[in-house]
Amino acid sequence: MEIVNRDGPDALSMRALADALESGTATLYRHVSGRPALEALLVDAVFAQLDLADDGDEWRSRTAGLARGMYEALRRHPGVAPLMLRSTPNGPNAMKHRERCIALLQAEGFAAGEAAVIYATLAHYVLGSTLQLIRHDDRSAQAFEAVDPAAYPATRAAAATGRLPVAPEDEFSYGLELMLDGLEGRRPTAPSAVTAP
Amino acid sequence: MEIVNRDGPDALSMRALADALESGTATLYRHVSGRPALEALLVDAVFAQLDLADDGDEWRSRTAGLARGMYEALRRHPGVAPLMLRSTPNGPNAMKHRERCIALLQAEGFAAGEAAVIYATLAHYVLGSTLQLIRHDDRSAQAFEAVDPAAYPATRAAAATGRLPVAPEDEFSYGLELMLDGLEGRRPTAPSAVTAP
DNA sequence: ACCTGAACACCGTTCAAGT
DNA sequence: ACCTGAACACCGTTCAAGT
Repeated sequence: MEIVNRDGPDALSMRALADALESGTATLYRHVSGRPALEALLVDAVFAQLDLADDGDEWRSRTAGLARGMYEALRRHPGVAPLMLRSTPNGPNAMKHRERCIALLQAEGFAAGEAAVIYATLAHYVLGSTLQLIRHDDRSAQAFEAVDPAAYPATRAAAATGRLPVAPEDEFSYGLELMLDGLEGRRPTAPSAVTAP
Repeated sequence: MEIVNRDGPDALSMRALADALESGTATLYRHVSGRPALEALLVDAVFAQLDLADDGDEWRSRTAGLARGMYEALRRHPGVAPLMLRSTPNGPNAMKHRERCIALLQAEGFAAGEAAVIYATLAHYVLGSTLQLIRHDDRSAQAFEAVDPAAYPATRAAAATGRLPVAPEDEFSYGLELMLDGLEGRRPTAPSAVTAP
């Protein structure tokens, strides 16, 4: 994880890891079956950092909090985000996170299947948002300022407001609010278990 | 592009391309500055396939159409999606697509800066949705069926509906509708240029 | 029984040597 | 002037040989 955080996901090689551990590459294969298994361990280590506590707020801030929590965790380890693309995360911590989120949505009154779709949608949205945090060569700010106003008037107008390229956090928050607005309209009325005294 | 579509993005190596062209790797460097430039060409080739025609419908179906068009294009070339992560697409066709979309949103009454944020949000959502189309090892269907019902009741209930793992198209459509619902509430009233006779 | 140097088959990129 | 074989410094993975 230190290597990925410091030098990015491409810098994580079996050789680099072996060197950091003052060992040889062959020795690593005694502890992990190969690079894919190593990457899965890193992914699940990020899920382990997520706070699954129920803040007891109303559903919207709770749902937003879970999505934001995942976003912040991946923001602290941006090099891990690309590793989440290789396979569906299925480590113990990822399983717990999914279970927690789907259970909350079901308790909110969403049908089991729809809860799964909502979780997948939000999780993939968070992932998509964090993936852009490690763009290899972002010189795009200058590129947008230098754009030809005649050929690209709308692009230029947006760049002139200083909002293009779009700041990652702004975009994430904006899209999350859009989705929560959309969910608001789909939310079943008055669900959940009764907490009686 | 044939190599990427047939064998996936990892199969695209300078050697594989040189072989397919019955040439040598060194010769490729006379036509392209390196692998990153080659990847950028593939990305822009996908943007070139997008239909920018104005269907003249109302804003919601037009916006949905543009997003769906990008989704379908990437679905036809799923191996290209991961290549869009390396850098902000800035080829001529990507520039035209962004200009078109931002202009439509501005014509709809959104401020220049907000239009850019909306475009970035939708574009990244589309990308995030297409990225999962080439998961290396999707055995997750069986994995979800075999999940322990005691430990993961909500996950199990969702899997039992046959909706987990979530079908990519279902998830894309669901999230897109959520975002369009959200945009509906933020849309400025009565904008656009006048088309007088 | 546990560990590992050295090899194998790859990769992107470069450059001296060919035509 | 244009092309390219062969090399360089990497990579993930394996296995015979060491202790």
